[in-house]
Amino acid sequence: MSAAVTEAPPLARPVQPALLGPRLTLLQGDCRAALALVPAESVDLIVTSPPYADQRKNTYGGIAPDEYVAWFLPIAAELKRVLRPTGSFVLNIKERVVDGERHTYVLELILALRQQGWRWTEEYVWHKRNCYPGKWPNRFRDAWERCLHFTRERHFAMYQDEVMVPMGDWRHARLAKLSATDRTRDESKVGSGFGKRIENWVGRELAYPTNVLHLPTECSNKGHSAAFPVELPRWFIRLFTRPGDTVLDPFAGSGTTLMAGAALMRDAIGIEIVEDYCAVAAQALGIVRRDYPRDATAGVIRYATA
Amino acid sequence: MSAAVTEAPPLARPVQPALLGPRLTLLQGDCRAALALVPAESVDLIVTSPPYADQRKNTYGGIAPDEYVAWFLPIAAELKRVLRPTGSFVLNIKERVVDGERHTYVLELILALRQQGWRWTEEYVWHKRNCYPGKWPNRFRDAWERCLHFTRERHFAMYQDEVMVPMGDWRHARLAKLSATDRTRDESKVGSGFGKRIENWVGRELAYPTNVLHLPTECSNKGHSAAFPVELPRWFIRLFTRPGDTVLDPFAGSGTTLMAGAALMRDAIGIEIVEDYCAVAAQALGIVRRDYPRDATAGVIRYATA
DNA sequence: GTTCCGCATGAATCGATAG
DNA sequence: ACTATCGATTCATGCGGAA
Repeated sequence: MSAAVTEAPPLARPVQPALLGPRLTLLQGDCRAALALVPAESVDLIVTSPPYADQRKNTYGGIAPDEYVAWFLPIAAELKRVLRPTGSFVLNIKERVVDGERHTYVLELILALRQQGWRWTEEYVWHKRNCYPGKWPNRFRDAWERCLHFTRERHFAMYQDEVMVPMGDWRHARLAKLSATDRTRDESKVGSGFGKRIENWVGRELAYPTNVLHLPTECSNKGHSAAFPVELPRWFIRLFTRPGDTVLDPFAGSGTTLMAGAALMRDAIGIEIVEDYCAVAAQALGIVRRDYPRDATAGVIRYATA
Repeated sequence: MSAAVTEAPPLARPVQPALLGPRLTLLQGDCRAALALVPAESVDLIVTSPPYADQRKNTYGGIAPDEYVAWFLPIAAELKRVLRPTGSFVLNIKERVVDGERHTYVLELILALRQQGWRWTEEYVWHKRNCYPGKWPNRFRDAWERCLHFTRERHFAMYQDEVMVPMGDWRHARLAKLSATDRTRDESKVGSGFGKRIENWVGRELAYPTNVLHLPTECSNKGHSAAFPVELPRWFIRLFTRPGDTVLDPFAGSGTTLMAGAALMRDAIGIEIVEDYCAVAAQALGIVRRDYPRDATAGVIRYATA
């Protein structure tokens, strides 16, 4: 057999989108080793939610807050390499409480990423309508997370028209008669139309959204547990890419980002170290295991479309 | 006349609230000079929205983003001195965009304040329901600001019951009949250790809020561009103080914090350098000019209740 | 069909206690 | 003193089945 037979196809599609549908790739293995297989400047958008410091010890190793920046920086360097100059990097993260106060590792990460050459273009807020319950003497429930938007260049690809929302009644009538306490409550209907089909809005006046996203967390009942709801990557994918572009999630988990990308006809690459998550994600995505010499050398197992 | 006649009364009320109503003081002058007149550990809550970097250069002379931390730190040191150990410091701020990306001075300020001995206890989000219109090629409208919560000690005063909100309608159906799992501690699969005891919620009408505040911006022209809505200081004043306590706003502007404090029967101290703002605020608060030698020495003009 | 209802579950944090 | 473990605390959502 010839060498070409055993060679893995390029992870990024070299030409315009095929009629066959999006190309999906899931690499099971260490993040940095797997990223080494991704060609330079081949990705249009990175959307990911890395393991938060010390947060998922049972599934991932757990990274101590004080070591978080040092752990993340080499990965970010690889992400910078594979991202196209006009691409975007959306990092969903939230610092945890340590010793009664918010730890500063996320702030330090932002500063360190800028040192690495990233531009901290924007910080979107994901408002979690149904956040964790709980009561503590010194704080309320944490109902928001950061979606940090980094870019390589000042000018980057952004398709604002793709995420417009109806200017419905929320702007005018409805808030006037609410009580003061009601007004402090969640008026989250404002942006909850993000996930609805655009056809429903035909004939209505559209407006651009803001940098605050109102999305509920997905709690079970869907067969998998995801870090963020599928609407989150979906929104950023529509905003920062076009069909045929390539999306990357280096901490793919159960594959939420890849599913959003596939449904939107974007090529998608995922990396996940936990075998069980990969199996579930591959199953849901309808992709199968492919063995190539170079993957084995990198200690990576590949699942991909035919 | 005796010396006692010309001596200014103490800015913080030494005893329990008088029946006469809250004591209001507005000091027109430089922030640091005026703060020197405030006794140590006499303030229960500081709520303020300082001049944003370079944004109101007409009125405040403008602080360049790169100099913001150095400008703010000496003031913060004074704030730490006047705040009671159990008190809170709420800083409403948002970094501006410089050269197409978010400037990092707010992040650096948080780190610097921690170096100064402050604890970064929490970051509340003020979601601005009706934010400014506008469109830019690389970002959406900015609909949120930070309300950074700093404390001196790990344990501080917090009156959570004062800001409770109505529970969602789900409770009507949910709590009518308890299921078997409702009575037992229910372990989460992820091992978060989260369990619930729904029995405790029966008959409950109110729930605790989250760390996301949904408040409209006040568009009324008060001649003060960066003013926050009165609901914002009002919420934090109810949360972190009791009637008779003392609230301080070192950048009082048009006096929003003082009005909120007065209406809630808290003593309030404001500092504002712009003469026109002071005049408007004093008028609205119903306080009058008082001349004392020590104020004149500090270069400060005092407005106060009788 | 539509509405209602039952129910499982999710990036948590604090204080006390034990080693 | 310093770390590890354990019990206690509390909402909102979407799915699926029943009415």
